[in-house]
Amino acid sequence: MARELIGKRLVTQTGDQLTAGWIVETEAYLPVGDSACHASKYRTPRTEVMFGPAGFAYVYPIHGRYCFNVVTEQLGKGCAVLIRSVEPISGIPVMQGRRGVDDLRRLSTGPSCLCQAMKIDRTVNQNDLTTGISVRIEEGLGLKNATITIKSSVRIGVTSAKTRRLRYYAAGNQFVSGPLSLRT
DNA sequence: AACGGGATGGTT
DNA sequence: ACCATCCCGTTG
Repeated sequence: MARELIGKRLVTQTGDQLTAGWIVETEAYLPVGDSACHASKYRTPRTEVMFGPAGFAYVYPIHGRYCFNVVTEQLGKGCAVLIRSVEPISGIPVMQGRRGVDDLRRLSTGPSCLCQAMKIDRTVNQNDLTTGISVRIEEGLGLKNATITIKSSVRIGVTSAKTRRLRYYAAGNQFVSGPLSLRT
């Protein structure tokens, strides 16, 4: 699913402010054999949504910021995909205002930057992303567009299970985070 | 109640 | 390479 989500469109809508972006970078967090996955360690009120049905949002705070995940897999598994970066499509002035920067590359590259740009916070947690109005994921380029080459790497900033190659990205896309070696 | 660590990001 | 910053789960 982390691979499938590349090229899909993430949309948020609050009042008259609409923002959208192509998903270009994701990371998988697996329920079994992955100590970096929150659900592999604990089943607590915070992680409960990860054990619910797929297609719902798991938003959690870290370092005073937010990360946005899509719950995947079967009910009760505890699996999610972190959305790390999107390529801005629309609502760019809104994103620039929220981020306080103009540079497109710094708008929604990195998991917490995209949350700030698209106003994803704790209120988005547990939202249904397949039918949602305020936050939703729509069909996009998908894998039908042959011009997208998806590559994988180890996950960024992860200290446990660090050798697993569970990060996926659209190779060469300028809105992917990390050093050049992890973008090409 | 206190403590420690983390799926960050901006700056040096 | 450094560190501001803050929530959550654990420990006592």
